[in-house]
Amino acid sequence: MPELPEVHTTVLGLRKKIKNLIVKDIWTDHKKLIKKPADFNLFKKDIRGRKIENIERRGKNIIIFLSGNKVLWIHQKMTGHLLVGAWEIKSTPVFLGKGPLSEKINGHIHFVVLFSNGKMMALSDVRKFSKIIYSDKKEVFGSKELKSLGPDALDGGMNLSEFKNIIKGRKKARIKQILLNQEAISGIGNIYADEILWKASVSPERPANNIKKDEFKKIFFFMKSLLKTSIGMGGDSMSDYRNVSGGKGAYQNHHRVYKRKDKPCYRCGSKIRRIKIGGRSSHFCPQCQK
DNA sequence: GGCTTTGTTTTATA
DNA sequence: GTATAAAACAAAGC
Repeated sequence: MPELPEVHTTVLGLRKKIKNLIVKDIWTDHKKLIKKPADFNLFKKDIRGRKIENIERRGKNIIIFLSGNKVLWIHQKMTGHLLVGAWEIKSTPVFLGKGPLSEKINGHIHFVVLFSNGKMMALSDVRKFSKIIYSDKKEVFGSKELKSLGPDALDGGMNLSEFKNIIKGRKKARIKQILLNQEAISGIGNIYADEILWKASVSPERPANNIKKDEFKKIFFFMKSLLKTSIGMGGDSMSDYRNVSGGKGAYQNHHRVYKRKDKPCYRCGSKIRRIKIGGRSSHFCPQCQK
């Protein structure tokens, strides 16, 4: 579940490893991942020879800038993650046959970008929910999805009162759902939403118009600190997430509530409960989260 | 083989 | 139109 800290870690890794490289070719065995352009051969033709100029994060989205104002936009959704390596290629010209790589990195590589220096960036995704779009910079940033993203959870420009206004503007919705709503605040997913609310001692079911001043403060503060802490640990690899070198993050070892149903609360010892909010599993302590 | 999983989009409802 | 909830969708592991 790549959320803000995982996507952030990936972006830092990509900057280190693929910035300034020239695209030589691309490969896929699952064209459904690629939402644009519709024609894979066009995609291939157009991206060949372009240089990776920079990589940025927008919420949970990875934006790779290429020369000539082109952009490769990747959303890893649930189980996607990007790997960078110099694996051996089966055959040249590249990407003939079933898969592009002679050694098996893992069984779930569905998209590969090969660079002129022999390195590769591979998208691994068991569930194949990831989304890839290749288009003009203007079109990508003009898209509804990116334009309607709320301020980044780690946006230094967002102060407490702005945060409060965003939440309060959604009156009746439950706080957990607002934290998960990318149009309100961007970057938070199911794991961090549960963890932030536990830290703040606020129930995930609490309606937005019922949250007190000091609780806003706590949610705001712990949102920032938890996300930063996780970035410092290289993200959360409880599920499929890996960094670009294939290594695990460590945040999964520090969960206070997520996936801890019926285990004792670290604060008060009560049993952690799991309920569904908006169809998502939500973990919380019924005793000390009010 | 039905249930679960998440992030996002789409549809329905008040 | 707005706010919110529910359902749908992507695919595969168990």
